[in-house]
Amino acid sequence: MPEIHLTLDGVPTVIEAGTTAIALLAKERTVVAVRVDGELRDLDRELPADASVERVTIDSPDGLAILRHSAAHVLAQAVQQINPDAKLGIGPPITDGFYYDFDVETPFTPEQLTELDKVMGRIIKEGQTFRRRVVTEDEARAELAHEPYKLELIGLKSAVSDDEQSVGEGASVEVGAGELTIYDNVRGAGRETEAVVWKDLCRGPHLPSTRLIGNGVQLMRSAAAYWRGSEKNPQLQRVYGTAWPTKDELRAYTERLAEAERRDHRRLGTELDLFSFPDEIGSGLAVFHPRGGVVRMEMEEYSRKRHIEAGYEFVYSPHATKGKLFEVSGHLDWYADGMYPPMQLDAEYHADGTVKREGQDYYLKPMNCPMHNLIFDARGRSYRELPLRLFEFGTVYRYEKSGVVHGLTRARGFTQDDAHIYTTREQMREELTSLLTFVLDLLKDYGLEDFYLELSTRNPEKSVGDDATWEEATQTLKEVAEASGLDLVPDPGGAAFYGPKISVQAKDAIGRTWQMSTIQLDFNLPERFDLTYQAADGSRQRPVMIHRALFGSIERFFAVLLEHYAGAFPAWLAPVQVLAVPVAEPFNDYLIDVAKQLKAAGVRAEVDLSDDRFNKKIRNATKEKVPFVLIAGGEDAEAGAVSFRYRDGTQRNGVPIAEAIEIVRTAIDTRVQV
RNA sequence: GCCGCCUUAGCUCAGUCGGCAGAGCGAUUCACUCGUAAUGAAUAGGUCAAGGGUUCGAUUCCCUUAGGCGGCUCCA
Repeated sequence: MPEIHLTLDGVPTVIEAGTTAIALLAKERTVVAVRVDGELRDLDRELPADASVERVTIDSPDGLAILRHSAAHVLAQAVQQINPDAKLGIGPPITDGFYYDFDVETPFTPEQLTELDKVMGRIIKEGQTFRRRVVTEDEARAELAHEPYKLELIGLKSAVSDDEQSVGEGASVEVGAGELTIYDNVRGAGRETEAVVWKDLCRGPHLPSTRLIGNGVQLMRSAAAYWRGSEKNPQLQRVYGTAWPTKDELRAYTERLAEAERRDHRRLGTELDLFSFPDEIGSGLAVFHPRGGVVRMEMEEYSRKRHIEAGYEFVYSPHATKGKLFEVSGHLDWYADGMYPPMQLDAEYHADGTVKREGQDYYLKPMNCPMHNLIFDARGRSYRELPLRLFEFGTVYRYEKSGVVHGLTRARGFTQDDAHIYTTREQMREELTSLLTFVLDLLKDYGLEDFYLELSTRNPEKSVGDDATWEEATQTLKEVAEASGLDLVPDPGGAAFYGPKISVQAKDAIGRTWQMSTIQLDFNLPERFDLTYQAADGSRQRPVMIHRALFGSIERFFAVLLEHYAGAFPAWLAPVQVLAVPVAEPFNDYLIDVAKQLKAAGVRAEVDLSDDRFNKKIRNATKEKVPFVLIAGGEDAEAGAVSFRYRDGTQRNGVPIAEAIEIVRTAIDTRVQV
């Protein structure tokens, strides 16, 4: 056998021609695939000469994707074993897991998922081999004649190239670029009894054996999903699963899910008596209770203060308006579906049914910008007034489809901390730069630290304005975003209809990312509203508009902070900042006096005067997640002191009252977590 | 909007194979109360989401509507 040269993870290596990766790396059990000249390949393929070969281990991002995709194949095999009539859709890996779509007569039941888990376990234990086979299009069509969705994918592959967007999300794992391949699942490979028990159209690669999937796999749920992601297509039944290299990692993952559930703002909102969604009001419309009201008020007050310092002026506008305003703005052309239907007012009819007086359509406002434009346009504006920064906590109403309403994060009525900045083109770049800094600084004050940016660009089918204008706006935003030094992720087609946007994405305490602030650059609405200002040379000029919301919506930001802090707000936001707990009833008066002094210092302090026993009071205070529990009994009272108990159970005993007030006051003023 | 599941006391949930319903926590009252996560007892609290149908009888079975949950699609 002739020898060939290649590099293995950069190390020059000589092997016999025809050697497979699995032969070369036989002892390295964690290697599940190789990357050959940048392309992922199965281990059982022969290594070519002069190639650059890299190991792909099961715990690497590529390795995990291969594990999960292989698990999806096992799921599909299990489904067809139980129900041979199930037609296959696609089965890609996703974050933390995988899914597979099936066309079945009846949706999966929880019992069936349990059964599928068992069947998958058997397939995994059998140690079936995934065997790659190159086929021609005609061969594939013949073999998969009974799989209509696979045939459609084959057709798409020949029609278009490897274009993820046109094929549908996830579909590229099935067909992909280059050769068309089918993977056979082989039982007893290499033995006389070997048999192909299942096969699927797939680009691969896969694990060498189902055994490597091990016991870190678990089906999670089933749900409907549109074929190839379009509402116009039939719905398939999707089964979601998760898969990890080890059982311990699976356990850690399910624990992460449980932690997210404990932090769910809808649950904490009820537990901590912060807000609710009364059915009587309607879906997606919240009321804030006194405790939630305190948090919200503090959030707003601090924001207000910072905006005043930054040169914003405060305006107010009504919640409803005549339809004409939204014709001018373009909302009725582009977003009527997202608006509450009109209220028809003032129409009068003659007895014969003919119109005596034309009615008026009034709409709840889905956005504040048209109102602010009217404020700008209320009188002539001079270049000396620009940038003019109009700010409002503006409540808007959007008719979200019933299936998407979700607590405070996706509501039908919510309040934006909305500002519209009118600038000259010359000022625009500098304004955007300082705005981005302002936004990030303020988010940090609320306790979020980890950010990246997203640049949403034009969707040609849903936008107004000409190409050159969009290009200039997009380019400007891009440069400002890049200058911030944060990561910038493209979001093609994600822009609003009037202009491109930068959005600030923030990571919370358990690593989830949330879209927070948006900054949108808009040359179009000033045009539609015919907004002008008088320039230094006496000419009339068109201002540029910057739309920005920092929290996005206050309700949503409230929910994000609630989940970020798991309900344990820093003292400045906490509904109750100090709860005083007497060791026994005789010390009630002593603590009432301490609380009075705290209140005089502007601290939200309460005394637990209930007839619960001491330990029960401690327990209640802990469950309420109060930042400072102040305790006093005989020892403290005699010394004119109090004892601190913090949320983590640590204590600081015998603190003089004046010092205790100082400690609490400082924690509030510096907005630190305690 | 689409698919599936769900809706029983303020909260979390049992239960009724069709015969007018239960627990724990919470609330109220009484007694008890001395150092860091649950003192005890009693009491109140429900048209079993709403409407219609089947039935001698419906909280239970069927239909419709409204809410909720998980996805999909959407998210100005």
